[in-house]
Amino acid sequence: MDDRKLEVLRAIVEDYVATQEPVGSKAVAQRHSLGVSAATVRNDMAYLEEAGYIQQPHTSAGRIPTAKGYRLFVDRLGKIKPLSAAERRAVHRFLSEAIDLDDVVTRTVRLLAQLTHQVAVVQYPSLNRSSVRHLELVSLTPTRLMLVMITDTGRVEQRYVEVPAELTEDDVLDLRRLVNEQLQGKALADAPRIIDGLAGLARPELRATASALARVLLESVVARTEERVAVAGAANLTRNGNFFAGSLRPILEALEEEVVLMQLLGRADSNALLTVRIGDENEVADFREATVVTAGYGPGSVVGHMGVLGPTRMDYPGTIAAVRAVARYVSEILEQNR
Amino acid sequence: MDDRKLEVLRAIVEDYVATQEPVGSKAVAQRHSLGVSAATVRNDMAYLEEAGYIQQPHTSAGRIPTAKGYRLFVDRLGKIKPLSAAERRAVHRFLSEAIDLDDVVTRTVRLLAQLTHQVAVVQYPSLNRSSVRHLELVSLTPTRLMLVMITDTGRVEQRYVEVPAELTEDDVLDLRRLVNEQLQGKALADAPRIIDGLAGLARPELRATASALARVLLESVVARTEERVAVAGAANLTRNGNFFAGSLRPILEALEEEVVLMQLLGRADSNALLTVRIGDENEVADFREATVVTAGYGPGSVVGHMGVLGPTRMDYPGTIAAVRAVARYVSEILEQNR
DNA sequence: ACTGGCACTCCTGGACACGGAGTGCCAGAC
DNA sequence: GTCTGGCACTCCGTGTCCAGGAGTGCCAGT
Repeated sequence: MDDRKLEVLRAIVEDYVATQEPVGSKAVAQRHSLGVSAATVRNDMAYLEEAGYIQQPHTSAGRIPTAKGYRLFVDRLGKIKPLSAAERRAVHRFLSEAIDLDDVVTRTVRLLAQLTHQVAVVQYPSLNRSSVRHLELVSLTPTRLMLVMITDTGRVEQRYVEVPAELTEDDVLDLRRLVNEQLQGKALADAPRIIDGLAGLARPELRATASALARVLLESVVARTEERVAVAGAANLTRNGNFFAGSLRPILEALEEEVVLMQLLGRADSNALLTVRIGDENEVADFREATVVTAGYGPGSVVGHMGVLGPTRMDYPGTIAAVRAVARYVSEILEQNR
Repeated sequence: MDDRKLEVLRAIVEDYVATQEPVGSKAVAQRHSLGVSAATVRNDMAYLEEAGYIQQPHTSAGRIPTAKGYRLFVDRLGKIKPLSAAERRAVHRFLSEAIDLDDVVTRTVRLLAQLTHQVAVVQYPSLNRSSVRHLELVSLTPTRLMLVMITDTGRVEQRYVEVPAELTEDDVLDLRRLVNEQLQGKALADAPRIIDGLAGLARPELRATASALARVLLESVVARTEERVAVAGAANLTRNGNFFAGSLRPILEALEEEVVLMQLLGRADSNALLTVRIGDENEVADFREATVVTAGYGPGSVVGHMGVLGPTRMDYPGTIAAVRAVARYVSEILEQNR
């Protein structure tokens, strides 16, 4: 594959992304100083089409890149454009004003949507990769407790616990001390084992209560596999006629399904720094015509993912740079709050 | 205004809502057994148009209701259709499975969207109409606390507090006792006054710390005017060509603006049980072609609002019934958890 | 006060022609 | 061998025209 052919592909990708219209040989020869005529470009285009990098919507139209073409562009041709200093400062300032984890996530997702002009998705720090910072028991009535769990990422989970016997204030303090002694600092992934033995460690008369508490801890806090996700920028789906091929309907529906969004952000085990899934590289059927750029974030290790969703004809260098930068800043913030 | 004329208006509203096409005199005369001919209906229609209740998209088309027409329909003609027993059971079951307040809100907003096939909006219980159930202090480092506030509606707010001096465990317990003694059960609206005196009540060596704590309480928990809102069912905006007149763009954008959504749900002081704002009765410019049906909810008194947003040509009896029913069930649930 | 009839208006959809943009290919130049 | 200019061809998008259909307003008659 010729160097010039690659240049032609780059030209097609860039122009198509910019204008959103099929680009013809003449335009390529003129706007990008390749030093050859349109006829020569036509020959290269015929080759690129044969090889599957570009395609023609109809016989007498210009060419548009295929998913394979974008893939090549991303892998070998696109140079990531770092954010400007002003943008970086703005990102930093905006995120550091966050008052708690919820706020960090909310601000992040808005920021991503605004920077990339696309739909942004941010996963809350995954519970099963966090560890316990503190457990709190609040007595609401003598037989009703509220259990509050705070993780090292700042996430707060709360549950009600009905207990079988009336508790005194001291009982509550006892239980509180017990669960914190056992679980503080422990990874949630290791917690089930510890929780199993919890009831056995309590004073005999508190056994029944401790086991009710253990059940709630296990069932609804630790074993909870569902993940929370924040979305912003849905309005960007309608940008300059993006009008996502068919209708927006399926996309909008998918964006309200946590399960789908989690798939979108990629199987939880992917630890890659940054992933770009173009068109049908995507597992979710509704997004076969979209590109998803995702990055992991977290203090040290990855505790969640964030990403943006856009048309395959997106500004790859800019989008990739934005996602990467935001993921880094968020990681820094979590690091500081640890 | 004739009785029959009202019947003609009802027929036009019902048929237009069902078919989404202008309805002609012939259709009205046939489908609704009025016992008169099409020509007579035409005369009535001319009157209704003159009076501003209906209008013609173009000369030789059928009629469609105006906002004024819908208003009359809602006020005098529409009989609210209560939900079926099966629907009521489903609503009840789905909502009672909620595990905490966040879950209640999330489930509510989804339920509303699904029942009405429209965009649903639910405000989290407003902080300044709640009261303090419990305040918790967690010591993260000797100079750093986490403050957790739980309200009577189940809402949980958390903030970090940097304190000027190192604290012992006993210090933290002392402070915890102090703030709870002072604030537990108090309405947040009354809290600022109490918080002001807080530092004065602490042991002398804890004064500085207590006043740092008081500052956070006041500034970022109590005085916080921003409200949280949940949205669902945006995909319904694309239902059978709803395609909201112009483009979805402004609507989708508005749905991501908390401020706009709060306006949508109505000025906070409105205590009406159920409100229907049709077309330009709406204050928000982007929603001049929409109808918003809202209801207040809360245990006893109103602590928040919920509602749905749809095209002016919506199924009013069904929508009103759904919003009212869901608001009631949510109120019941909050009541139980109090 | 209601009805049937009639002329009129205006939208909708299909058919058709035409200009423009872009291609593929070929013969010739370097 | 590689590139270039030229030419015929294809196909889309637009505009125009026309016929059909739906619905109205009005009038005279019951």
